[in-house]
Amino acid sequence: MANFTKKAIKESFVKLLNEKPLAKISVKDIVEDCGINRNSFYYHFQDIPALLEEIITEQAEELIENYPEIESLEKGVEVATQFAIENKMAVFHIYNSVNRDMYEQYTMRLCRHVVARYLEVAFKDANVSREDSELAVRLVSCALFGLVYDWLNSGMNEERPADIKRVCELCKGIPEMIIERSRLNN
Amino acid sequence: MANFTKKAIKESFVKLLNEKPLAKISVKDIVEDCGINRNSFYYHFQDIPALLEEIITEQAEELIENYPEIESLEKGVEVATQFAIENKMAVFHIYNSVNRDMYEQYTMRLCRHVVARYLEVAFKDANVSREDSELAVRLVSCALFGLVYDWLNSGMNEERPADIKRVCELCKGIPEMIIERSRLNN
DNA sequence: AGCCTATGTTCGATTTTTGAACATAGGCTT
DNA sequence: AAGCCTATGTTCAAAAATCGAACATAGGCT
Repeated sequence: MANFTKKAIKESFVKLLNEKPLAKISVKDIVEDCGINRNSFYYHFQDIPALLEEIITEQAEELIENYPEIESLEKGVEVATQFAIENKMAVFHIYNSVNRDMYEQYTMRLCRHVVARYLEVAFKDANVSREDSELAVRLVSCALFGLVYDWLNSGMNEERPADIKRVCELCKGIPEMIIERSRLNN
Repeated sequence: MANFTKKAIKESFVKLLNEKPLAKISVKDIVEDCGINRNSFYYHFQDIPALLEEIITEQAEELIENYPEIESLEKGVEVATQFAIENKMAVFHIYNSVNRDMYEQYTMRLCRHVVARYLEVAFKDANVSREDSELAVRLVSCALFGLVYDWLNSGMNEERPADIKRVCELCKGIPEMIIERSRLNN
């Protein structure tokens, strides 16, 4: 099944997202933009947040696919910020929309994906528990989230945040810290 | 009904047409390119010629829509040749394909559309019979066809055929000739 | 308070897509 | 020339997707 309708819904949504804030986009807008029945929207997605969620996940996966060489935290940060830059307008509109949670979902989820991919490598031979691994993902993704958040707040003027390097240095220590702590517990 | 599948089939076909000659394009190629079931192709189109036919008609209509000011034969020739230029690769591949009829269909049909549109204006107040009108369409479209044919044979090097003006002059006399002949018969 | 618009849900009818099977035709190989 | 292989075109029924209509609800605006 090719599901061109579902694809068209996503394309219309992203298109509208680059025209106006998320809060101003209605289901009606979307279905009118791609010329389908309103019920066809609800057939594919529960609501707009679900649609957004799927797009985020997809874009993150796609981003990761295009960077199969992610094997360092620096690379992870780079990929995450590059994604934010490329989707500047969409991120910006979501950030400006009424429901701030949306924005957090958007960036956080991306960071989680990228960071998780990195940590797969970092923890490959370390023999760490699932709990410790998840803690590391939370810590690092929160750090990245803070970085992007500040960058957005500063007006996104610089093509790439100047303090990326410093954040990388800080994050780099986290997995090692987790591994060390794990050793002490065993 | 939005019919995204039908649209995707056309897009895949045009895409393939710009990659290889028509004769080398199979239904399998098309359905694989857009990831649908082979039967879905046959649901929308009888076969590849029918698909081609629909695309030709559509593109011609669209072309005419974008030139609502067609009111002279010069304009008609210009539109026809511009279409051929813009679809250079597709026309070229069709022209080179085994079944030469395909090529003729392609260009002729376009010419007929544009010329018919022009003649609507030319014969508006002339009170000519349907037979005479159709004769005029045949004459003028054959002239245009010859022009494009030669242009293709010459290697399509010039951005626009140099002798357009001369062909226009020749064609311009045809409707008047028809009208005059019609007067004599009545 | 009343109006208006968007949401989300239900329903059944209709259209579209799919997979599998089959017969056929043409190209290629040996 | 016979056999193999692939693409064609057709059929059938199951499954999936789309549609239009109706309804109750919630929130914004006057």
